[in-house]
Amino acid sequence: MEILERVSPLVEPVSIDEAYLDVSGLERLFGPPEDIGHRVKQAVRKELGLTVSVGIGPNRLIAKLASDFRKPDGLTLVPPAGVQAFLDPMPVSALRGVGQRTLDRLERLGVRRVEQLRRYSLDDLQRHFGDKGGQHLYRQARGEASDRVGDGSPRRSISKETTFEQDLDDPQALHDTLLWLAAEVGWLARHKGLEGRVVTLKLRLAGFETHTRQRKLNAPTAADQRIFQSAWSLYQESGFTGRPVRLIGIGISGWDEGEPFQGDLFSPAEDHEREQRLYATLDRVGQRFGRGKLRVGLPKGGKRGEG
DNA sequence: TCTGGGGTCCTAGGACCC
DNA sequence: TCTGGGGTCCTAGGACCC
Repeated sequence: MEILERVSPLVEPVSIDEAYLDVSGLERLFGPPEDIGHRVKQAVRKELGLTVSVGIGPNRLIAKLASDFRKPDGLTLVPPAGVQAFLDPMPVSALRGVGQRTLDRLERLGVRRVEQLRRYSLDDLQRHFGDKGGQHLYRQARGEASDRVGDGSPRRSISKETTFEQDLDDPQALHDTLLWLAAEVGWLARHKGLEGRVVTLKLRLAGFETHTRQRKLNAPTAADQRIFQSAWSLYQESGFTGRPVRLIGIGISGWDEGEPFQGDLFSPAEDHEREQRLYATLDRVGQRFGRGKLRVGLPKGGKRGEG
C-alpha cells in the first residue's frame, strides 16, 4: 500500500493484498496508465519480491476484471472504447456478485456469457434476480460501474467466531466461549472507537445448520459485559440450547454515525461515561500485562458494575 | 468436498403506526 | 366495527466476496 501511495494520492485498499487506484491526471508525472502499472509492478518486485496483477480500465468493474484477466503477474489495459468487446465473451461467473446460486439460475435462462446476458431487458433481469440484483447484472453487462475511488466504505460490523474441533453441548463451555468472544469483540470495537446497538449471536449446529439471532439494545455499547449478556440471553432464548454446537460467534453492529450518544432512558449518560472509563482502564492494563489477564466478572447475586 | 474467519448487502415477513 | 394503503423498524436468513 505504501508503494501504491507513492504513485497516486487516491488509493482505496480492498483487502490486505488488493487496492483501487485513481491514476487519472497523472500522465504528466508518470506517463500513460500502462507505464504507471509497470512502475508499480517493478517496485513491488524489487522491494518485496512479489508479483502483482494490474488491471486498468475506465471504472472499478473493468479494472478489476482486467486485473483478473492474466492472473499471476499480468497487466491488462482496457480502454473505454474496448469495454464491450472485452466484456462480451466473458463467462457471467466473472461478474461481481455472481456466485454458484446466480450462476445456476442464469444457466437455466441459457445465459453463459456476458453477451447473452446483455440481451435481457432490465425488467426481465429484475423479475428474475430482484430489484438490486437485476439492476446490478444489467449495468455490469454494459460495463457500467462507479469510477470513484474513495477511501473505502466505513466498517459496518465487527464479529468474532470460533469453530470447535468437536460439536460442543456443555453449557458451561459455551458460556465461557461467549465470554471471551464478547471480550474480543468489545476490545476490537473500543479499539476502533465504535459502539454498536445491535448484538448478533451466530450458531452452527450439526450438519452445517446455521442460525443467527440478533437483538437491538436500548443504547449503543462496546462493553464486554453488555455484549456478553445480550449474546448469552440470545442463546438461551434461541430454542437451540441442548443441541450440540459446531461454531459459535458474536457480532456487533449498528453504530449511529456522528450523532451524539443517545442513551437508554434508565441508564443515563453519566453511567455510560463511567463504563467507558472503566473499559479504557481495563484495556490499558490489558495492553501492559496481556489481554485476558484481567476481566470483568459478575459477583454472585451482585449488580453490574459492582465488584 | 464437506466446509475457517471476517465481512457486505439484499430480501422478506411481521409488528406497528398513521 | 371493519377496512385500505403505505411507511418504517426489527429480525432472520441467504448469497456473495476476500
